[in-house]
Amino acid sequence: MQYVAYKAAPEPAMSLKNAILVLLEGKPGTGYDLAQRFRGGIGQFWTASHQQIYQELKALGQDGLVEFELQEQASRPDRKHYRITAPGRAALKDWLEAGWKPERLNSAALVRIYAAYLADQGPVLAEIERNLEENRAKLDEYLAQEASHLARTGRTSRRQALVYVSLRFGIRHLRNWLELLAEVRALLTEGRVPDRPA
Amino acid sequence: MQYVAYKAAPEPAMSLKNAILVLLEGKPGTGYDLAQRFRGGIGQFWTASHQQIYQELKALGQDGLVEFELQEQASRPDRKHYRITAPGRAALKDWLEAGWKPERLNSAALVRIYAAYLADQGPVLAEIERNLEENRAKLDEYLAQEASHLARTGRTSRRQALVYVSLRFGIRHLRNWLELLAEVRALLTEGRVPDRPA
DNA sequence: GCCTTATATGCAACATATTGCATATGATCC
DNA sequence: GGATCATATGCAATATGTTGCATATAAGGC
Repeated sequence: MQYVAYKAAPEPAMSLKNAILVLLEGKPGTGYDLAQRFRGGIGQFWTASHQQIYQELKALGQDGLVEFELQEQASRPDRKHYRITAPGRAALKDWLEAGWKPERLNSAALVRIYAAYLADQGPVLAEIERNLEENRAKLDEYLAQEASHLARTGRTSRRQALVYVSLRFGIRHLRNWLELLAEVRALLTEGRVPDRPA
Repeated sequence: MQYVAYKAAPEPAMSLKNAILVLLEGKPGTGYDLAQRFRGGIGQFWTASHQQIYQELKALGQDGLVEFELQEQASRPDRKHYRITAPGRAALKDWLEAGWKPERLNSAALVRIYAAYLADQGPVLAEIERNLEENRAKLDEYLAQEASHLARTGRTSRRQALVYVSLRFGIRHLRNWLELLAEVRALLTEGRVPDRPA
């Protein structure tokens, strides 16, 4: 007789399913609504196309973690108004308390930068400029959100505090990208290499 | 008759295929070798299991972008020694010069933190501690690499410079994580919320 | 009038990633 | 003596994500 060591339940990641549960926990809504909401807030950390959202809502429904009410509309398509169920809340809580798997950064842009010495500078520099612009614009948005948080008076709920701390991560993340892009640009155009530790 | 606007070639991302080409461009090797190399350097930005690497090598071979030489070994399994081909280099160059698609951060850990107000603190704090440890250790590694880069004398090649600038990004990225984790811990244990901009 | 955007949901094909399993030998750990 | 690790490659099933397309109405821009 052999004793086999305990093997942690493998369980798939299910991040999108649970990100959806988080959103529905905050406020019920349609798949369409969720797609919108995935552009701000939690969308910093997880995004999804509407196609994927509809699929996952269907799967979540089959598992009884969400339920919907069909709302017929005259001059617009009918809507399915979803809300989280009690088992849904329990499943979400379990997922939130589960162990974190190692994360992968997986950025194609970083691979391209890392190997830029194998490419012509022109197109690479063009992408760098474009991304500098984009990231600067996004940073401004985040900074405005931060300002409006800091301007708020009165007690901050745990939820608000976590949202704010996450926002700070996003702000620093964008700044990190901007710094990288500036350094790569300086390197490609002027051959300048940073000589002091990051 | 209708004229349809030019539609950019959709082309799938193919990041792993091209990350493999980058590695083979640097030095030929077996799938096993590549799996090892994906742990340092470019592995910061793209990782893959050995199963996936073998699959992609097969696909790359069918497209003629890599080729291999079978090396029979007596007391070890036979090896396929891969190298990049001329068409492979051309394809890699094209990919490196192509436009960057918008990137998704997609971090399950960040989703969990964002929604931590719905969970018991215990397990979340345990994961935070574990990750603080892990990230601190990884940061030390990266800092050692940086030190050895800065200690180097003589001219720095473009390639070395890009690797270094990428490393700097990785260092700042880890510091950003450490700061987030510290802030979340302070929030959950002491209710402390940062009161100054990030 | 035509094109685009917003509202609202969804199928199908394909691409990519994860998990479990299979095979085979030699070395090292306990 | 058995377990684990390193070497070396791979199949199969499942999970997740992307891309293209389909449908239907109303509002607004040119």
